[in-house]
Amino acid sequence: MSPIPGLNKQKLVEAAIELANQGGMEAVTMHALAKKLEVRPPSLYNHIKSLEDLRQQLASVAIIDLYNNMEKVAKGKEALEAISAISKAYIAFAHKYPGLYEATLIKSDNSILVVKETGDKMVQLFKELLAVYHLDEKETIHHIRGLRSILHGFATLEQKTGFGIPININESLEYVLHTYFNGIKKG
Amino acid sequence: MSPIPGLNKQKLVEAAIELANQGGMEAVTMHALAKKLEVRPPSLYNHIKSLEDLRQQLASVAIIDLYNNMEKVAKGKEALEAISAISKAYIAFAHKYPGLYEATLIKSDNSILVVKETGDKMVQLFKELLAVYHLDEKETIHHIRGLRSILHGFATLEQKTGFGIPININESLEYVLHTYFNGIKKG
DNA sequence: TTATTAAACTAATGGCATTAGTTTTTAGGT
DNA sequence: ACCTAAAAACTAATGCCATTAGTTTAATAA
Repeated sequence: MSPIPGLNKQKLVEAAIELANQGGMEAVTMHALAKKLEVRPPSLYNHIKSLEDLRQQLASVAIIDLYNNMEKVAKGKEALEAISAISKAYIAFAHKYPGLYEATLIKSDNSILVVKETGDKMVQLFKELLAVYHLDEKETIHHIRGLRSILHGFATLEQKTGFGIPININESLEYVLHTYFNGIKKG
Repeated sequence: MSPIPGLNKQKLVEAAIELANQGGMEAVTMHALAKKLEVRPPSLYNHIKSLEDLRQQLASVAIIDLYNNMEKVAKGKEALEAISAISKAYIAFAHKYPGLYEATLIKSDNSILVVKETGDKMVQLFKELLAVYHLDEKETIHHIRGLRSILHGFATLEQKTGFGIPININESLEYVLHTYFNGIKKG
């Protein structure tokens, strides 16, 4: 009835984030989103190109958000402590915002500029923190891959299976990171 | 035209695996599968309950397949060597059969008995290999979580981003595992 | 030879994304 | 105050997909 501008891209993305966190990315449909925003599905197209476009927006918001959390908790801390804090923040993010975390895993990954750039910034953040170990470039890359794998692995396996065993996940993460850095030091 | 029994569940699953490995799980649709098998979509329902049912079949086949690979390459090897072999097999599987690997990540995970059981067997396999370190139960669980996370993380991040950096992934995996076990030994 | 049944089929339904074309309101210029 | 243009909502329609209902056909077993 009313073409009064009530929506905008931001409101849309915010509503989509709620849907994602509640029901996973598969719950993010044009129909569900329209219902939540009390408009008809075609109205959404005044603000986004397509569902795929929306997913890319979500991915961008999500990865930037995640990166900002990581950077924030790392600030001012010494390397090992910073990486520990980053790791906890990473897992906490995936736990608190499962839909957003899922959004970061979008398939058309490195074709989305912001996603790629933010991924690079994550690598850079780790690189700076690992600098205290005076490793050569190649070794540093290996370790960054290792750390990112541990974080993503923990985040995924927690969401999927809860690891099936009732032992606190942060305790495991702490232990695993301790083990890993012990391995670096005594390389 | 012909109600001659031409299909069965196995043929269906095999065709679905091909679709998945070629175009990802999103390419596994009833229509695409019917086309590949040269039947009409409703005919498929004589062999599977639904698309969700098919996805669960794929997940089961995939995780069993993956586990069998892991067990096979571990057989007869000493612990560290076995875990190295398992890791390579894991990454190779995810690389060679990306659709199958994606299938293992099904959401209704621990509600599918076979998937849960096979997951438990993986844990058990690692447990036996880690026995040589004489760790207590809790520590062992931590390390198993760590190793699984590394493997899943490597598999995922390779598929998604290729890590963005042109350094051989198996070399990184080898290095990361070496670092991790170095950390265990000198715990 | 006939009856049963498995497994194919056609036809139809309903959900979803998307497009085309229409209407309504707001905002800015006269 | 009025008119025009554009933004943003709407309705209607299309096409794809999963799924169900009901029908047909051919192989098997009595």
